[in-house]
Amino acid sequence: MITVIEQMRQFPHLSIGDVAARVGLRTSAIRFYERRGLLPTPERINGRRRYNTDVVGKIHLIRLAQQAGLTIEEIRVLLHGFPADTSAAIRWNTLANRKLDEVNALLERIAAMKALLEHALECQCATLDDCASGLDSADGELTIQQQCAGSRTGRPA
Amino acid sequence: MITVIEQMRQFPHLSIGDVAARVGLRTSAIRFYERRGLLPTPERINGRRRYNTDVVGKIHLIRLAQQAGLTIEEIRVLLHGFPADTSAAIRWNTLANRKLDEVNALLERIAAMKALLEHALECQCATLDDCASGLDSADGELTIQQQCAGSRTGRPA
DNA sequence: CTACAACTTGAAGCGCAGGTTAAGTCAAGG
DNA sequence: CCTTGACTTAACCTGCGCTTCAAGTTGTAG
Repeated sequence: MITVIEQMRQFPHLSIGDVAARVGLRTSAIRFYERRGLLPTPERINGRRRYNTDVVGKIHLIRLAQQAGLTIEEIRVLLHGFPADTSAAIRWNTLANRKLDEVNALLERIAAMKALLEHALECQCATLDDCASGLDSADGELTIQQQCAGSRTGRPA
Repeated sequence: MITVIEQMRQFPHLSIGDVAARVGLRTSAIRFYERRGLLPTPERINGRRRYNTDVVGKIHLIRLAQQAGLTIEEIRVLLHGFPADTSAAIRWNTLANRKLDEVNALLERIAAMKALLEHALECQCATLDDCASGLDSADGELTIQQQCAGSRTGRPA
């Protein structure tokens, strides 16, 4: 029995539909990954792709990388953009460090949005025109001035 | 003199190009805001838009709202989607609370990405296949298992 | 044999947001 | 006269990750 199971594991018996079902993707997505160089072109039988089970792990790895924010192109680099003997550790380090910079920048932007929104909750202006007046200029980057915050309830005059 | 200055402030003497220059946008953006209902259709002289200076504050308000993450449509609601006598405070509260939920969700997603990336930095796998194996299933949401983390340097067999 | 599902290809399309551009016209000012 | 700058509408752009389409081929169950 063990040999049979081993055979199953190695023999490319999975259709693209089978693989899609196992990983919860559409077949079109799998072909797309292949076109973009994320997945190797599998063996074909009568023109049809036949996969062995290890492709399932590969696809899960792709999805994991996606969840980490890597783009398709970045994942391609991760998988095939290094000399073949490059360790996984080095590959991850390279890509993850790059991406962490982006993610941190994103976090800052979102935090800034959040700060603006929380500030907006403090607004006591009677009308939006009150908010708008005094919002002039600010050289490219707009800042919320003291107006709109807390104590004001209308415009001065 | 004072009356003259006041006249200048109220009289619609700014062309769309002037306004664009003052707020640092292209004229197309201003027309676009008008089409989308963010800005009122201004008075026309010889078919041309003439603005008075208060439009500058309005546009800055729009840009501020954008920086806070509101979409054009949401800004339209903020500006004109309430009964006319609704206070600015109430308008902001409504929109900002909605948006804060989204922003917090976004923050969580980004934090999750960051966690994945930081975990990836710990990877000691020799090959990506080592990372991939054992990554199977996980019911829709992929989690990083203990493998890839710290102690492993290759696959068991 | 006959359905019918599943597979093949490349190119094109979608969805979203926020503008921008093209192309043709017109009025004012130097 | 000629250059600016403005006018309009509709179409286009950018980015990313798939999805869909058309038109056929292959495998399989009944």
